[in-house]
Amino acid sequence: MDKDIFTKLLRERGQRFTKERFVILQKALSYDGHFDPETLYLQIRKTGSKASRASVYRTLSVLRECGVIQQVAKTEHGTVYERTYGHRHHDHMLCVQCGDILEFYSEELEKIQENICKKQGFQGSSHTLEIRGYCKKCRKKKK
Amino acid sequence: MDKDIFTKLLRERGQRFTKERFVILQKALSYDGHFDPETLYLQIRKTGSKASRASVYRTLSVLRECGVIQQVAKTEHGTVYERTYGHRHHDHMLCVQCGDILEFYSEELEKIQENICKKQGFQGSSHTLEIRGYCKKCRKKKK
DNA sequence: ATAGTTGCAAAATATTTGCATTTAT
DNA sequence: ATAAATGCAAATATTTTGCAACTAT
Repeated sequence: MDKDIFTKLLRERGQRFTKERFVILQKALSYDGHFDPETLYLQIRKTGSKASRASVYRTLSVLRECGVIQQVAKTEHGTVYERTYGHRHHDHMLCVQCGDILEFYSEELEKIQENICKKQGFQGSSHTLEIRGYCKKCRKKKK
Repeated sequence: MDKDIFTKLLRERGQRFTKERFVILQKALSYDGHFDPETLYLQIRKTGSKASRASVYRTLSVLRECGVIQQVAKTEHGTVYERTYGHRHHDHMLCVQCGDILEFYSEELEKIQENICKKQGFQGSSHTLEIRGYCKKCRKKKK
């Protein structure tokens, strides 16, 4: 996302463009999959850019409110976010042991949901499906 | 769940029956819907029974491992659990206008999820599906 | 008798907040 | 000029843990 679009998004909400916010935005969008605040913060430090932990947390909230990212889950290792801006819909499997999150998408699943809604006269606009359990690795460890 | 069944469950795991664990079990099962550790703890105190916060956390872990309850989500207010023992599963439709929640169940949906898990080597133990949108009533009002 | 469990208080972890300083507009 | 954002350190909130005392088996 370029600087101008971001500035506009912020303006609409009476907020200001800052270097820190831009750095955080870019890092957040750079993740193809999932990320958490602490990892993002450490990576920003490593690349020499500057932004405090507090700003990371504050900016991630802003980005969520703008619809640029979304909260996927809270785990023992912190909140997991993912980019929504320019990404297509999918669902999640969450390993309750190691906190790993797998993405999946099923056209069939989507279709059935549409049908269920139709039957009930419900106009669905979005959904969240999270399957919890044990991933392949942790499943083996359990035995 | 009665004392004997619970004792047996614990025995199988080399664990002991205690008054504290029983109080916590009963309270956990008393919730029809969702609950969190802190609420459960405070309600136990209020009713005069005794069990420390530490025991609540420790016992909820045990109950989860026994499959009596399951972790539904982590939120800013703590971990949310729900009873699984003797309950049947369903999903939710949430009307974003009036806040109404409709429950539904689809065998088809369950089957497909099982298949998806199998393909990924994931051992699913539970899931949450929330469809958001407009219920019949609010849909009419919109027009 | 002994191995597991409890309660307490301290520690660990993730996140939020107050405030003085800096910065975008 | 001024209203908003920053960084820091302190505060919060939830959960975990070490340990001495207690208790189920």
